[in-house]
Amino acid sequence: MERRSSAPVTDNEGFFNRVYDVTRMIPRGRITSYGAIARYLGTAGSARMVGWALNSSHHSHGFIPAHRVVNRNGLLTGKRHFGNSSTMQQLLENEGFTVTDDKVLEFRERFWDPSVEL
DNA sequence: ATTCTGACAGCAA
DNA sequence: TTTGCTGCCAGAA
Repeated sequence: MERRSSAPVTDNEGFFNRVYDVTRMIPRGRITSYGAIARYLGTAGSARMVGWALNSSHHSHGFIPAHRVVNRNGLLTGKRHFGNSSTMQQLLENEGFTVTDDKVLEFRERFWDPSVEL
């Protein structure tokens, strides 16, 4: 069942699916962090779970912009989980980001906080 | 049921 | 400032 992108994510579904839902809501050209998603889901401190969930995101159908999720410093900590080591950076650059030394320079300006935007 | 692990975050040195 | 250790919680083995 598809969820409306404008509606907040409920906790009816499993944790992983909630992570996927939020991730799918990240607008193109914006970026967020694992911790921000964790806080929005009400499980602050479980940022590691967000990463774990995204690790299985490839298994999910549909497009999940996991490349728009980086750590709190704007570091591409999950680049290794994209087929090629440069895939994540490529995807971000395609959306207008500047990545230097695995770090997104526009992290602060284009930061998208679900607990604020949603 | 128990133990290990992780695409993090916070804080102490 | 950078480095390292600890807490976190939900899956996987």
